[in-house]
Order: sequence, then C-alpha cells, then structure tokens
Amino acid sequence: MSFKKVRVRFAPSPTGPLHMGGVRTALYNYLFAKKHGGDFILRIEDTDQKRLVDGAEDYIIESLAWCGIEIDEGVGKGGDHGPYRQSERKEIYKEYANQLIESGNAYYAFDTSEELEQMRNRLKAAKVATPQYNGVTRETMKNSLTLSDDEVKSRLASGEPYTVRIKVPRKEEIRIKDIIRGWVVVHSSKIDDKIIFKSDGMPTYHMANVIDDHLMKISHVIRGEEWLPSTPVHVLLYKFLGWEDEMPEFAHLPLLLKPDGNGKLSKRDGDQLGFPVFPLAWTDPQSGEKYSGYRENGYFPEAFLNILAFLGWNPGTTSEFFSLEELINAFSLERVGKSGSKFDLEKAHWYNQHYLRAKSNKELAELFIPILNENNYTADVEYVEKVCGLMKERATFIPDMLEGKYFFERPTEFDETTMKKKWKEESPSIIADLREVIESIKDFTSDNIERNIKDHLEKHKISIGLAMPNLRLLTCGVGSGPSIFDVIALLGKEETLSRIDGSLELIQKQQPVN
RNA sequence: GGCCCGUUCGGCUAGGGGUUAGGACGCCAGGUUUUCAUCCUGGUAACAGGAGUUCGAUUCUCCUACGGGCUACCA
Repeated sequence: MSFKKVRVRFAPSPTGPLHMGGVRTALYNYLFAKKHGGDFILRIEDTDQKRLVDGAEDYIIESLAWCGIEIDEGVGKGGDHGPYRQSERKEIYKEYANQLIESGNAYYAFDTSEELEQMRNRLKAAKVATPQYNGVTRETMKNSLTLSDDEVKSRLASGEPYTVRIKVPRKEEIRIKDIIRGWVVVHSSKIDDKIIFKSDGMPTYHMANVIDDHLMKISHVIRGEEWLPSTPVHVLLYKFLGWEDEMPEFAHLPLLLKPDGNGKLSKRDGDQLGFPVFPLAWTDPQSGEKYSGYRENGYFPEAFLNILAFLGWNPGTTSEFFSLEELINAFSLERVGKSGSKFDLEKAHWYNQHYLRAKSNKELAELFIPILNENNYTADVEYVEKVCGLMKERATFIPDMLEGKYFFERPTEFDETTMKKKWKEESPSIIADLREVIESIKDFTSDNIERNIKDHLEKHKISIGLAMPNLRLLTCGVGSGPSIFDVIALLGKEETLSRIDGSLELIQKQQPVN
C-alpha cells in the first residue's frame, strides 16, 4: 500500500468548538501526511443536523489556521473530491444505501423508537447481557427481512419513515489491523445491525465515513480510540461495497484524559480543569457562556503544537523542542503510544516560556504593545523592545511582562514587605548619596552605573544589600526585578533622579521608618 | 453488565529477557545574583499484583486488579 499516495482526513463534526484532543488528532494527521508528501483533507461531518452549532465550522478552520496546520483540500479550501461537507453529499449516500440493500447486505427497518425500546426492555428482562438489534432479534422486528415484499413496497410508497440497517453476518471474525495496536479481532456476533441510514434521509457516521473515505481516496484513517469499537462495522461496509482491497489503513490514537484520571477530556470540561480545553476562546451561541482558549491565554501556537505533539508521541530522542517542520520530519505513527495521556500544565508553561525567550525583542514588543495599550500604557516601540529584553527572562506569557509596569509609570506605592525589611533609618541618607553619584555619571550606561555605584558603596562601606533594594524601591516601587542598573539605564538619568525625589517625598509622607 | 483497548517516577515519557531502569517538567538542596527570575550543579522518585516460561523477567504468556473507550435514527 505504500505505492498509494498518502491522503488523510481530519473529520470533525461541527457540534461546537474543537477541543485540544481534536487538534491533536488533526496535528497527527497533518504530520503524517506531510511526512509522506501527502494531502491533509478537512471534511465536515455534519450528518447530525440536530446538533449543529453556529460558528463551529469557522472555529475549526480558524483553530487549524492558528496552529499553522494547512488544509490541502476540503472545507474552506476546495478540491477535486468535493463536496467536503457531508450534508451536501446526501444523494451519494442514498445511492450506496440502495446498493447495499440490493446486494442483501442491508435492509429497511420500520421499527419506531418505542418498538426498539420495547425490544431492549424485553431482552433485558430475559437477562440478555447486551440487548441489540442483531442476527437473532432482527427476525422479530419490522423490517424488509421479516415483512413481505409487498408490505415493504407499500410502506415505502406510503412515505412511512424507515431506516437502513447493515446486515451483520452471524458468525464471522472481523480482523482489524491497527498501526498503533496491532491486530484487533472482534466477533460479528458482538456487533449489532447498526443503522447506516437515518429516517431523516441522512446517513450515520458509519456509512458516510466509509463512503467518503473511499471516494476521497483516503489512504489512512487516523482518529481517536473511541472509534475502535465501531471499526468492525466500517470494515464490513468496505467489504459489502466491494472496496475491501482499497480499504484505508487504520490508526487509533490514545485519548487525552482529564488530569484527575477520570475519563477522556471533553468539550464539557471547559475551564473547570485549571487550563483551557479549547485552542481559541469560544462563546456558546446558545447560552452565551464563555470559554477561554490557549491563544487568548497567551500561549504561542508553536508551543501549543509542541505540547500537543508530545502528548502521546515522542521522537525517541531526548530532544523536546520541535518546530512544525521538525515535527513533520520526526513523526511516525509507530512512535505513538498506546495509552491515554494527561495534559501537563507545568510542562506546558515551560514550553511556552521557552518559545517566549526564543523570540526577538522586536517580536515580543509587537505582541506586548496591545496588552500595554489595554492597560492604558503607551510608549514608543523601541523603548518597549528594550523593556522586553529585560523582562523576557522572567516571563512565561507575554502579559507576565506587565510585572515591569514601572517602566511605564512612576511608582506610587511601595512593596510593603520590602519596605519593612529594607527601608531603614539610614536609608534616606544612603539614597541621598546615591543620588549624587547617579547625577554625576556622564555616560549613563548600565555598566557605568554599576561601576560607579559599587565603587561608591565600597568606598564608604555602605551595605549593598540595603542600598540596592532601596534604589529599586524608589525607582520601581517593587522589591525584585531585572538588574537595577539595567533598569535605571533604560529609565534614563533624568527620570531616575526625578523618581528618586518623588518617591522619597511620598515615602516620607506615608511610611514610618523602621 | 457485555465487547474492545490500555497499565514504567507526581504527571509526560525512553527502554526492553541480564541496565546503577534513562530523559525533560515539577519539587528539594547548593552555587551565581543587590533582589526575584534565569542559569549551573546535585538530589528526590517508577516497572499494578500473582502465577507461568526461562539459568534469569520490568520486558514474553496467562490470570487478577485498576483505568479508559464503546454499547443512540451522536459523531
């Protein structure tokens, strides 16, 4: 099968925002496709018209775009195998449903939901472990297998609602070769006659997915593990449709679990977990409820992707940082693990911090300026770039650099703990001396300032552990931050001096000396 | 309940019949620093349990336990 062109699809249903597990599935599909020079296709599985959510489709497309996952073909892109929205392929499915009925591999079923319910209850009462519509029970139901041809025809003609069910053989071993899990064998007696065509004229996932994958020439189906149990039905469908030889290969991905180890991550988890489950922020159009996203929480797409890639996959080396390009090169389905994994928030922070620090001051400033503006700070780009240069070492997310807000406003408050610990009786006179030193520095560079101040402190045997925090307190209002010499060099001599004066005045007014 | 999938440090994971079971994150300690952060060094900590196969099992097989998925006219 390696001669076949690799074509994979990501096929979400637009029932809400994509969550991070979905993004990971898309990513693995994309990586696999690109690794093998293949196509990545986006197909929208909207066969359940009742569950459609406004904006979901756009959200999916925007999420992939934010991550840098490019669609080669599909919704939002076009291509030769369209339409790529299943609701627009209705007629195609109908044709194949008929074909399956004609070949005796599917049948009409007229049972109402009440009748189905009754059947299940009856079986439950009879202590049948798994009540299902199968080779045995179908004999007792209303379908084209039990009804006469005339009856079926008249029911159909009268417009009575019907579904189409696959006729699962009674005794047959169905073998699935999964790239990640190896051979999985399921006996057909454990599978029920799944509905493949609904009474509303739409196919169910099972049939639509098989037909589309075939028609779209999909070579590999890479999807979540939750699909493994229904894969035998899909395999049967390929066989009944006569496509067995061209059946795609399967790879069922382990699931992303909740951090408490209880179940798979789901859209419903929203923000309950202490981290976003969505790539982008989302507002539910019905309830108006808002959910945060990685993008809005300050994650970089490259960090998000790197994190996601490593949840269930690893390159087999000790390298941890991979660009999308590098992921493509390193990726293989064989190196995808079998067991579910939990999102590691701490490590996610670490990744983001790494990517933040890898950015140039210019890039950082571009991202930081909007945040500054939101907080009513303005400054010219060059200045912000320098601030970023000083703050980037201590930030995980862009907004963390707001910690250095004192670069943009004079301090009006002074960190209480530091005041208590460091503001002593002698502080005003230490500062007065320091002020003179600072004023006398001609070339106002960090190195110069440092040398002058340290010389002065040494010469007069003044505690550096007192003088420096005092200076920081007066100029910044806080007890910690980047090198104070760097800070005041950036602030400039004039600003530094005037801050010292202003702060001194404020402190003398408000703070008692310890 | 039934069917299917899984199980290595706290979480993410490497490894694979004989290893001091490796790595990064976190955490702890030390160093550097005016401070915090960074950075450097070191440390902490894991093969779910039981049988079997074998000279030897964390690795292979089976059982049990635990976790997960599926069990809809949802995907």
